[in-house]
Amino acid sequence: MTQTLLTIGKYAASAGVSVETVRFYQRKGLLTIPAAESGIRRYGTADIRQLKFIRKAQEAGFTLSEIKELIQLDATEDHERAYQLAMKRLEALEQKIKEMQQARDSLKKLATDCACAGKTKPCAILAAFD
Amino acid sequence: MTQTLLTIGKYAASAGVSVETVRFYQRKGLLTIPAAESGIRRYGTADIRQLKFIRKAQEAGFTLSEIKELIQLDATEDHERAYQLAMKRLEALEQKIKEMQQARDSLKKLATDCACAGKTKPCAILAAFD
DNA sequence: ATAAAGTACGTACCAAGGTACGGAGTCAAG
DNA sequence: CTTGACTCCGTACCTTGGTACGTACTTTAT
Repeated sequence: MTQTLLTIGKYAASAGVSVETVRFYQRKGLLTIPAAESGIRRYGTADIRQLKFIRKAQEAGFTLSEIKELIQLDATEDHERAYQLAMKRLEALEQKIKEMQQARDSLKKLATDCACAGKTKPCAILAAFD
Repeated sequence: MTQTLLTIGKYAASAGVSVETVRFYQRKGLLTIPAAESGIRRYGTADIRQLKFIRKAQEAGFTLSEIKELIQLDATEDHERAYQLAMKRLEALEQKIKEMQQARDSLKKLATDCACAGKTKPCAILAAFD
């Protein structure tokens, strides 16, 4: 069982984040800090898995504090709560998507209304907000 | 020409923002600061129009710094640039919407995969990120 | 005329998710 | 055995869009 033992630089690189980001996650309690032998910490497969978990959960739209909770649930195996969190995040995502679609539609309408050939005096884009 | 001359409180309320927000916009250069007579500033129809412009542009997804630029364009009547800004914002919106839809879909899949009755040992939501 | 309400201004603080910096220690290569 | 690259740690700073607070002044209502 020869573990992959990386220094923080390689470790961060393995997940495509910066060293500072790793340290930030550690401070936030999202990553456990391995014990150091003579001052330099080494990171193994479990650490890599955990860091990748964070990144993937982030891609799925979870905030860092939600991810922190998910990690804790992972330990206690509280499925119910994990499901709740996922649903809550899902709703928030749906809501945000709707808002952005509205913003997009109103902007699109403006752009076509304008048909800004540069001729007409009052620009629709600018005028539309008046 | 009896102008509507509001104090900052009524002015802010007329656009549904707080006094602090008005002052924040002033500091950011998004709102011009009217001259004060004996220490108290008064806000007229032009100011109201400008504040409402900001809010509407914000709803359309523009950032405050983009709005600042739009306001300046409003003065110079640079249609071209306004159109560019609108298009740039539109693209950014489309992009963001796509990302969020992906996040939503992957999360949705997780939630159904899980069907978390609390029975199966490894919770799909938690496992999926591993 | 005096108290309450509102205003002006500067400054500090908030969430989120990091980024940057400086000093001290450590490790590997030449 | 020294130089350079890397690490550890704390702290400060960044962006975006505001919010909150304290002090001094003015205006309004009673």
